[in-house]
Amino acid sequence: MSQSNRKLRLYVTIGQRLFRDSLLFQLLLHSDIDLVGESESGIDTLNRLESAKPGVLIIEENLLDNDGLTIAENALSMHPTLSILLISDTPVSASRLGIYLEAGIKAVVSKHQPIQDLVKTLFCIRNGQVYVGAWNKPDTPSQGLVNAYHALSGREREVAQMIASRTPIKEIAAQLGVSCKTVHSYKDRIFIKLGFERLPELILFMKRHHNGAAA
Amino acid sequence: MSQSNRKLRLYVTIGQRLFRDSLLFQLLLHSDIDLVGESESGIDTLNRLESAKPGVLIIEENLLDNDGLTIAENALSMHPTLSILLISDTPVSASRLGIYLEAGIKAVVSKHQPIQDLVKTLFCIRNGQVYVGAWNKPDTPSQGLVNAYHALSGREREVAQMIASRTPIKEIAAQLGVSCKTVHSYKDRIFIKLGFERLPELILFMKRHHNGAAA
DNA sequence: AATTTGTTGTAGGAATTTCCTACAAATGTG
DNA sequence: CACATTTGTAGGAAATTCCTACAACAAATT
Repeated sequence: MSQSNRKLRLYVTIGQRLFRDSLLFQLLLHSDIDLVGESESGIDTLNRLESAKPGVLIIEENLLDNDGLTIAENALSMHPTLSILLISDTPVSASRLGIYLEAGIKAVVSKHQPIQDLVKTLFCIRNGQVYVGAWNKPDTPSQGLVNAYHALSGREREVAQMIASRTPIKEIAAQLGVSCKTVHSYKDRIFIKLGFERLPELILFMKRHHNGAAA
Repeated sequence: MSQSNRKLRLYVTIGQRLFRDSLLFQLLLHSDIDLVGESESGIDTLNRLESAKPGVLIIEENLLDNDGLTIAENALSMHPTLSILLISDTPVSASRLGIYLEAGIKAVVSKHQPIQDLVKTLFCIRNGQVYVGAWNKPDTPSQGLVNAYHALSGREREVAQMIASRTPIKEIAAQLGVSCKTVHSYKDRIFIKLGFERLPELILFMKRHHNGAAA
């Protein structure tokens, strides 16, 4: 519980701009994330930590100028309360995970995990806890989500499918012979049940797991 | 002009799930993109192209099983009308670009370019044109965007700053002593002028280029 | 079997947001 | 100076989100 009502002050160190951009766009969707800095190099990160004062640092394992572990160690020696999430290129072995945890890193997420894992992990470590969630599952098919689908009722699935294929609400309402309001309610419930916030998540989810009637 | 009113049928081949997810979330925000398939390996892609029938294929230069160029060549030999956008790990040299173009690849975007470049390029090549936009600029500070900032008026900048730091509309209205409607109008205009669609883009933009008064 | 409890199909209200339009005052430009 | 554009301001309509309601049905419990 501690004192967790403050915003998550985040610093992101990722070498490739394209990757950093798309990740940041995702993360900044969450209103309680406050981006206090970003860089593409480890040295740069170390130099700016002092003034940026992040609570969490997301950093890649392999950077151009140095490896993430080294940077992490330096960062921690100066800011022992910093929570660090390391993004590894490959699933980490137990022994390597041990090394990381020993160094004070709070969590490791590999680039082969779904993005939800990263977000979830990020929020888990925000207050200093260590999180070793699904470190050993290389490419889990989105964990609980596949099950979550079964929580949808028949009608909800129909609507989910239509929404995911970008059928306008009006048309869905017309086709089902119900009011727009009703369709909105379905939409709400679907998003709640699946834990999504934005359309792309639903689209991708439906495509990946239940592409029932594609055209 | 040709026949461009159809949706862009997109296939994405990117090895790392985290990267693929975040890119897809971004791309699927555009309502005229229809994701017809995705895979993490080149071979898999080749096998599924036939049934997925994409118009554009985004593929990484370095895949685990094969390199993007080889896959691209195979894909093109079977589907000559396919537009391919290659994502390279590093800025491509002129000579290498030549090789790619010769092979029939329509565009190359490096991982060091901002994500907007990728999106822009994607829409440029959708109808078969070749696009060699900013291939030689490694880490351009978002091109025209920095200038676009100067298109904002003083008041608009004020509001942009507040919106980017997540001040609620109501509060902005209160602080400026105008109606919420007015603030919404500013918001609209800001987004139009900068060409953004979602809040994260504005947040990132303000942070990167004009972090005037941070707390 | 009867009662309680949870889920589903349906929709209304309020607040917020988006999109589009308007319009007078300020500014710029030929 | 006269015409064109931008800026500050806001209203209307439609869409969306968030929250609440409620009857019908299913499932579980006594």
